[in-house]
Amino acid sequence: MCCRNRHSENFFKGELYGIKILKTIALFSGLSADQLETLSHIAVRKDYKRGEMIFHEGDKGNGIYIVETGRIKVFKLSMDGKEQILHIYGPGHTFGEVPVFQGKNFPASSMALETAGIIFLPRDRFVKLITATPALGMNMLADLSRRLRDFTVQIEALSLKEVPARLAAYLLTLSREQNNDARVSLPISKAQLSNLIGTTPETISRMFKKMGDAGLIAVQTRTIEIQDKEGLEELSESGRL
Amino acid sequence: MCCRNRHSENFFKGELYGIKILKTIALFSGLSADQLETLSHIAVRKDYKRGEMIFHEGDKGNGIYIVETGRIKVFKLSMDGKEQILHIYGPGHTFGEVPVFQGKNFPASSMALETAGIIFLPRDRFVKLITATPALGMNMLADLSRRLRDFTVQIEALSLKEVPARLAAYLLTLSREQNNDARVSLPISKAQLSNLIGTTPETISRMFKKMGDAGLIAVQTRTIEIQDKEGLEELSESGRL
DNA sequence: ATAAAACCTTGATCTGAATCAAGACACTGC
DNA sequence: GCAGTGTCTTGATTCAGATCAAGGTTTTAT
Repeated sequence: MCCRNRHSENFFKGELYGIKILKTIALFSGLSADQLETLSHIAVRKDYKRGEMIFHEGDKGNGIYIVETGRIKVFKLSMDGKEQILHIYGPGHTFGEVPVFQGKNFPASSMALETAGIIFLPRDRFVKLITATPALGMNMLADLSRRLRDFTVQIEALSLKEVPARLAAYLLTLSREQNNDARVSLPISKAQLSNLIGTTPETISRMFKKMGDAGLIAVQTRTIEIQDKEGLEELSESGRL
Repeated sequence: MCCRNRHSENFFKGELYGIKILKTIALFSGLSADQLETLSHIAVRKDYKRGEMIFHEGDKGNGIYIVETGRIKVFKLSMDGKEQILHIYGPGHTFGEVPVFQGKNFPASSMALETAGIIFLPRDRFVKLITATPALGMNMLADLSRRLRDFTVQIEALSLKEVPARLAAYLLTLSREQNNDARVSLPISKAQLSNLIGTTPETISRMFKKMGDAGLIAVQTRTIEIQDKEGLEELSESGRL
């Protein structure tokens, strides 16, 4: 019913716009203009509202997702409702690939953390394109490898480090990402943060306080001033508070 | 100096032997005889003794490893010597791929758990082969995807489940792997087991006892009789003991 | 601007599992 | 068959962090 309309929208605007976006995504670096155009033809875009589910653990996965705008989380829920966040992704990141290459279904769920624009590439056509484009395949291998590396770090943190060390490590990661040694701004609520590093809001609150008392940081609502980077690094490696 | 000799060995024996092994490995399923022969030419084999390191976290990774015989572990060590086992792999499994596709170095270390024969495929030539062989690339993507899935399960277990649930889940996994609903044999020492599920030998010991008292299992040194599979499943999902 | 809802902090208490300590068991090679 | 070494069990104690409870603050939507 709406097809005529959507098509004409795509014709001039959607398509070219798509290429411009796709070009900025690491996964597609090194692809020719032709290949990008092919991609832009198979891409579908959708908006999600804050809190809206993108997919559920156990759903059949039928394509890969790319964050264009906004931020999303990928997470697991336990039987009794506790949450562990696996990733938080912003513009340019891809997610949901596991079932594309492995069959089966999503091992985790995904939700928009704020209003988000998501690009979707349907499985069959994407797989065909990868088979025909070695560079894209290699990019994808690199991408999955990076994720495996990230997971080993996360597992190490959860099982070998205590909460203060994990929190310190997270602040240092933010500082690196934001290119700012002096202060970082928390991209997520403290409740989300607690799920990301595997603890509770109460504990986060207490740790921030302790780290403040120890002269490592100063917390102003959503901004954290780093007063002793060395100290934070030491804490993140093995330290107690 | 030894080249003449090795070459003549390979000519009739080494090569064919290599192909026969490579053929049984999931990663290489669907490859033509030609492609397998190419692989067999770039493969190098090495034996490791129990306890011998295969690579260290931080080393430059310059190829992929395949277990031919024996069993190996991939693990992380914390600053203060605590260990978290990430994987235990037997014949046919590949490991050490992350740096091959991502550059950088090994995110974890690897050690032989018993006498083990390991096949090594040097990076450059393996990457070239993948680029030229879409089926191999797709197999590799599937392999990495499976590992990502395994990691999400491991992270969920570590952060959302308690020790009894993790232990129950591990026993059920073993039962599935060994195709035996009635009894499983532990493939590793209880000390290694404790590192695999992220706890200590003392705690493992106590939990086995509790699970015995609850009528779920009966432990005989290295063999565990499963007396109440339903109960184990319930415990693995969310249960307390 | 204001009400409602989310989010955050703080204190008191509880608990799962680590740690410390010491014995028992069970595989090695001699 | 026995000493010796590594592996496992058991008990006592400690501790990090979860949970419960309640008040305070910021954000969001109307």
